[in-house]
Amino acid sequence: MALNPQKPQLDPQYLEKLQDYYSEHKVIPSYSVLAGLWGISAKSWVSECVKRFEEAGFLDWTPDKQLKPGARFFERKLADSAVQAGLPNAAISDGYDLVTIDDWLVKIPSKTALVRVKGDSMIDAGIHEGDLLVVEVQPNANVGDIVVAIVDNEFTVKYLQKERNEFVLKPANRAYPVIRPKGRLEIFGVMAGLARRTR
Amino acid sequence: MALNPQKPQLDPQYLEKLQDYYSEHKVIPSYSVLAGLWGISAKSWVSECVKRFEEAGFLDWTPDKQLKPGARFFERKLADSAVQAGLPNAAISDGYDLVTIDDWLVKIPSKTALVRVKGDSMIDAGIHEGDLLVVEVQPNANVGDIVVAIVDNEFTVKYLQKERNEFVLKPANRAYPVIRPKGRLEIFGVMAGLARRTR
DNA sequence: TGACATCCAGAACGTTCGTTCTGTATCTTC
DNA sequence: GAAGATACAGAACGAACGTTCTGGATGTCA
Repeated sequence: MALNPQKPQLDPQYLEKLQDYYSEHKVIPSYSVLAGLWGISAKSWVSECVKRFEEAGFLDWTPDKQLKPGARFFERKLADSAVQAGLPNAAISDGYDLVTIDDWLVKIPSKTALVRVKGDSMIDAGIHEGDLLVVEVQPNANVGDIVVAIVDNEFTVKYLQKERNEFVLKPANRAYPVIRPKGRLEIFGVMAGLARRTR
Repeated sequence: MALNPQKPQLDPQYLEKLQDYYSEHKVIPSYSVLAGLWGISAKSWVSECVKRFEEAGFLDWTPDKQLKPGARFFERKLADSAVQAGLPNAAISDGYDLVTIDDWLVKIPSKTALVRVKGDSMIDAGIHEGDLLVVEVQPNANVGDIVVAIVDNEFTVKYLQKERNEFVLKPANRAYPVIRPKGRLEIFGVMAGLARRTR
């Protein structure tokens, strides 16, 4: 007896193939292309599978009724340090959804710039040489923010502080001096995050 | 005289609006939706604009003739600290292409996991609490690597070192002790990068 | 052995897609 | 101030889209 009528399962390969297609083209294909991708020759069945992926949260629709990736589409193995697990597999399968690292770091793409960090003047803030700083471009900032400022025609990353009613740029490294800009301080943007590659 | 017939310029806001739409929905909309997005009421003109974006490398087509993001679509303003610039605008327009932060950090998606960092035991390596560690999952590592190991059913991030022919896990913070695992040391993966959000 | 659900093929159908063509208002350029 | 390019609007059209319906093959369970 099917007392608990479970959702019919669908081929996990279907999802993988879709994800591979998406990662290559950055777009969800049409039903007929999906049919070819999945080795199905009936759009009606594609439609059915899409509905199931939709219910499972892997696909979704735009307000314009176009098929788009759902909340779980970009799910990666996310593991918490505190996770209790005997086996790595058990651990990572517990991980829940997270979109793209890009999405996590970048809120407004059109107002976001990336600055490659030179030097170690912010080392005590955990900002290393070669890191990619995610910057929200805006002309002003609050005291205490880490800002990217333009000093002597160069970008510089520093803490924004106030000293005797004047803005100063403070490094996070005792080997460097505080910068006291003459005249107006030109701010390029505020640090919103960073990315580092170590391999 | 138009000796050098330049490409007619197109509204940079068009691209930004498309990028923002894409970052929300992860999909390129249809021409009629684009028309609404750009405040245009003629699909013919949308078609023309798309052609220009295509020539500029911001849009492209799948083999199935579906519109998709082009090579330069995910380009962000990348600014070098050493860039010479009077104006911010002049500076960032010099920036060249970079794909997604995701692509930059993640080489092999299927073997990559993300671990949220707990505690400050690796603070001297510039790894803060709350950072997202990009980990290449593999059962072994080299001495000197920053590894994610499984100790007492918990993930822990440490340097892998050798001490009297035995592997030890060394924190980057003097307040924490070196971990000398009894028996086999279980390695989850090796750090490949990190992402931090500060806003 | 029958009842029923699942998995898939095939065709029909109204809608929406992107292309193309014509037309118009504005703005240069000489 | 005439010529030409540019930036749109609007309509027409065939092709492609996704939905829906019918129907067959296979598997499961009592």
